[in-house]
Amino acid sequence: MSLGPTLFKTVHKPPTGVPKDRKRRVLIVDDHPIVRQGLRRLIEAEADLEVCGETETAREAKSMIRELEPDAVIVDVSLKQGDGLELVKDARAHYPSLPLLVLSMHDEAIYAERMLSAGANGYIMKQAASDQFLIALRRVLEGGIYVSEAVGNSMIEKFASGGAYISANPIDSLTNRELQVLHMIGKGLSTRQTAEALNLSVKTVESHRQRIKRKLSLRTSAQLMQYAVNWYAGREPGPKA
Amino acid sequence: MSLGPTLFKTVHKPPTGVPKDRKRRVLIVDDHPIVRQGLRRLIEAEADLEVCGETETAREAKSMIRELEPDAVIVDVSLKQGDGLELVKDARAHYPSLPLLVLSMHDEAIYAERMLSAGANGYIMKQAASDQFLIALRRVLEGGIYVSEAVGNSMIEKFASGGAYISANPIDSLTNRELQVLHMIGKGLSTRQTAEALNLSVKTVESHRQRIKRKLSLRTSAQLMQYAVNWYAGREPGPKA
DNA sequence: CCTGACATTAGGGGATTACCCGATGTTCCC
DNA sequence: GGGAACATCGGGTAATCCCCTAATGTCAGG
Repeated sequence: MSLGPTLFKTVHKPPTGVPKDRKRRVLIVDDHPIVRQGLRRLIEAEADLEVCGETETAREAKSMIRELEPDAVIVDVSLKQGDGLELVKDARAHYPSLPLLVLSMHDEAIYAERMLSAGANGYIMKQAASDQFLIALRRVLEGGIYVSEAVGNSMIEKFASGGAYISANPIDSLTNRELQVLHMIGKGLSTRQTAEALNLSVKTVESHRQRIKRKLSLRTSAQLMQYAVNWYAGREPGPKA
Repeated sequence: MSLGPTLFKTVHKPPTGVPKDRKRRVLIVDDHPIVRQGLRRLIEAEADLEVCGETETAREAKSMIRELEPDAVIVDVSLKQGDGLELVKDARAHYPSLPLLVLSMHDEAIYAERMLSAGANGYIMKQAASDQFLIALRRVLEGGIYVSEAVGNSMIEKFASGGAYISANPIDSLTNRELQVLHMIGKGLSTRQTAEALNLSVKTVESHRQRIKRKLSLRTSAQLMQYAVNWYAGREPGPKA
């Protein structure tokens, strides 16, 4: 994953032909009703912003983007089926200049780079303060990119080291799909349930799990689950038994 | 502690000496600002409810309960430091009749029982619909108990079949051997490795695992491993990221 | 001492998964 | 356009899961 070029490629121009006095219309995609309410409250308290729609699923989001033509879309990383990454890629493919702000519930800085590479314009955590969220939203609406200071510094560091950088944690060597599977394992889903959640064959999920194990130097399936659960819980993957 | 008595013991009377036309005051404890905004919006849209305060930490929550004397407290299970479970226990110990509604971002019914045993009056997931959340909040305000239908059915099933004995900590219902096996699972050992470590037949270990799953209301092997790893990591003061 | 409840051990058998291959199509980069 | 990486799936065998049943051992209470 070459981060640098992608970073600059995703600097989009703001939407043209829009009266400046019109409210910017935002679409919310999140499977937590309470979070949607919170976003709606934050956005509608601003004079220049409004919510034009909200949905729980990536599938519905795609049609809503087409029909509502929002000025920006807020996407949760972990949707129920077919996660946010897929939605970001799809939306970016169809609407090259549509501002996309990604929401993450955990502080997984790992996702930030992948989301930006997939076409997102911003990445912010739900732990972030409310004003930071509005700053991020306005930044992407203006065609800019928003990341937290920590994530930004990490990227600059990598960029400076010329890509020849060796990651501290082996999770960075996982591909997007493998990371998704690891996430599912951490959530306690079986191989079959993971396949159903991602609309994949059981065989495919097995292949991903196999490759994850090799990349992380894990021998058994039990070790993989231990690693995934600890990682998902925000712990450092514990001592290998 | 049997479930039955606990169930009825935690049916509190509504606070006395409160005018019925006064708004019920709710304290929000959650480390996600956006979620707090969402809860605030939901609550303040109701004529009979209001938010009297909000905080991110369990520590601050304790002092705010003392000073603000809220009619109910909404607690997130996964707070940064000193998680929600501790807060629930502490609040219940100091205020036996204070309604406590626990919010969870995960759909793991496992934690519901633990939270209720610790003194919570309700348990609801962030994936739940907004109206369900208000139903839950009003239920606990009235002195009742709220759980989702799935969790409730699981408890009723246990209550009906399992001799009506459920410990406050479901792990207490495990026998010594079962506890040993759970320990091995948490360490990342496979069934075969567990059998070798304990000088048992694989079939025996399978039986123990099956029995553990039933006692802890776990459906799949993946859930068992998730539970075991989390439990094992909680034993030792593991390295928290 | 005996009966009943529980713990521990283990097996049978079908369903499922793990784990080793390989094959195909896509995408991205030089 | 060639190559490497990624993603997707299948085949086949060994292992495991998951539902039963059931034989011992232990221990409390009548």
